[in-house]
Amino acid sequence: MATIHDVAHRAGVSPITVSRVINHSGYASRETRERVEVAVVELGYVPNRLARSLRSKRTHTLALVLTDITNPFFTTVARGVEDTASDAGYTVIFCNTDESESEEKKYLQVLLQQQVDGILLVPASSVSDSIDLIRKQHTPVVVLDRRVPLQAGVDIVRCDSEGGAYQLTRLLIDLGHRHIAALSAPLYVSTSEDRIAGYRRAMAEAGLGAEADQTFFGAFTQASGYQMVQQALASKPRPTAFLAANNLIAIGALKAVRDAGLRVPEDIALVGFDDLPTALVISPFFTVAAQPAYEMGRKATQLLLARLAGEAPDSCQNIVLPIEMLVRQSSGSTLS
Amino acid sequence: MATIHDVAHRAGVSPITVSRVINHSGYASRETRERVEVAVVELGYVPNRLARSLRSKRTHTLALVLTDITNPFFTTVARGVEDTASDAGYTVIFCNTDESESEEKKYLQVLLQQQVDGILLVPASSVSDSIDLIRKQHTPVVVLDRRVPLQAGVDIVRCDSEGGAYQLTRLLIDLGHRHIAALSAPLYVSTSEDRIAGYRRAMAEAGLGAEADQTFFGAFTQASGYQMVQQALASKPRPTAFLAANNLIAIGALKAVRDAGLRVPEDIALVGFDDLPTALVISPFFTVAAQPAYEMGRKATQLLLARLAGEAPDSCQNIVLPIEMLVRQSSGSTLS
DNA sequence: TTGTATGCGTTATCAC
DNA sequence: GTGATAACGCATACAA
Repeated sequence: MATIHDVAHRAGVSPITVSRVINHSGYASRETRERVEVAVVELGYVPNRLARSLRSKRTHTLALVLTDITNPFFTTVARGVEDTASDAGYTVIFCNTDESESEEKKYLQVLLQQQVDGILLVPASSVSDSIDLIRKQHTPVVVLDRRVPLQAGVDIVRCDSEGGAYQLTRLLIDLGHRHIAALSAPLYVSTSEDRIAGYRRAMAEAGLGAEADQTFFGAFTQASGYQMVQQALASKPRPTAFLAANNLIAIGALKAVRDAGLRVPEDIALVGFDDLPTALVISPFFTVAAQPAYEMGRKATQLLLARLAGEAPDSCQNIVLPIEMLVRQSSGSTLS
Repeated sequence: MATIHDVAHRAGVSPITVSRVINHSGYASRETRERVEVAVVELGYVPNRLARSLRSKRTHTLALVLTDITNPFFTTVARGVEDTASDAGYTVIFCNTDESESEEKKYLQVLLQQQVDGILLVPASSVSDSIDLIRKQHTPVVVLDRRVPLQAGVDIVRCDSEGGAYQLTRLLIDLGHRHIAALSAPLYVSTSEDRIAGYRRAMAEAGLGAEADQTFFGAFTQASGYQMVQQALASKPRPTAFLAANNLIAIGALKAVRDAGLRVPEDIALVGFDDLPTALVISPFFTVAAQPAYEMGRKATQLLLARLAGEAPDSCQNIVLPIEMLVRQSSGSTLS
């Protein structure tokens, strides 16, 4: 555990000279530089970033707070974040909140104490308490995937959930479906809210008003998708199509439909949000509104790094990335 | 950005007293405690862990260095690690090496500088350079998923790859297969080495010697699995069964088989390592030797934390968790 | 080109 | 019970 003093002593120079050589800052004669470098190697000196950070007020650490890294969408986001951060010399701490606001706050408290330089947050709810917590410490935040109130005054990188849901619903309507059920998570998550809004807009436009609205509010999990479909299949009129608010719900929905002895898409059409990574899929089946997960992680991190460097625009950014409609088998063809 | 001094000033006490109140260490009269607590709230004081860590030499941060968080096996491991670490008050930094030793070393250097308390490492190779690097700083390491030489003197948490591969191969042999190809990653990764060893042991036992051995060395990716199967199908004798060394290879293999106009399991049997998370799968199809990914992450982290607490046994642990054989459709039934 | 003094925010040590 | 002092390891400001 050699310190900069030990190196300085061995090289016969002062600590600050060692610091300059190591950080390539300031001047140092070739001879001095070499003596220092030799001493560094001989002692196996590893600079202590803690001490450096305490002085410089920069930890070169970002935090990624999301709901569940196990969801392939977020896994891919995380990879995008880590790649981008790493290229810029930053390390990334990750935290799973499981959609719990209290967990989220606990994590944020610790992260702020750790003096992370910036935070990427997938907020568990649209309430901006957590954001306020972070802003109080003047720590830059970029919100990922979900909206928070504009007055929170924070950068956001997300996709057009409303538009995507609208397109998916339109697709089903155009295929002849009239009884379309939406399988969603609670409305206090903005992606739920927006996707339901898009669904309802498409339904209303098609003259399928409130009486045709069949929305279920569960959670972003396979189990919840399964349950919601069980309920939906028992309701009247029985839906002929499902819109799943995310990938896991879609998988649960497909299972439930099949377990009920029905086929997708022949008996029931099924569309959803978030494509599964191509590396995990043998033959793509789901018709989805695909969000560019990796790109979202990348863009959000780039924005955060720009903020840290003071290179971002003054006004807070609200970046909405395009959704890609991937029409595959699960939506079926025209309803007979 | 109030400091402990500001709080002390406001509460009319000394900084050290504030420290004691905050950390619930040492004595403080109820009255003093209350005055401090009020001041903390009023000033929105957030303790600086950097400074604390500099003194205490504990950062309460672990690092998880793996090859690719995008692989669902590692995603689940990561979740196990984070859950366990978080429960114990630790945060986790994660890094993707993409099987590159040089990336691995770059990361480790940074992590050591950051003074992480411990490291969980899925080593890119069996060479123990990286381990030596870490040990030099007296930072505890637990190696995950893969072996490293025993003389590295390091804790390991992994599964019985050799045994799993043996069982999978035996299964195929018992089903009547004689031409079984193994689809692997390079031998300098211990899981490859072990799985090939298990495959060869089963083959040899069945009197299928070196001449029957068909091993392909690619990478742990879907693309590589696809390519290896393309090659294998062109070789003579054409294999009637494949053993994939991991989940992604298996998926690529299945794709290649189907693209070649063949069916699994009717024309070709296929077995592999690592189950896909149930949340992602609609109807499980692959016969696999399943490793308890979450449990591996959990156990490894527990061991690491025990080391940090000085509660682990002196000798380095070599924990081998059991593999679960999940026989499903892809292995087919007795060869006709 | 190199060195000295000092401070970052906290806590260990020892004193009162 | 509480406080003064120093130290953790490094880098900034200024001086030489």
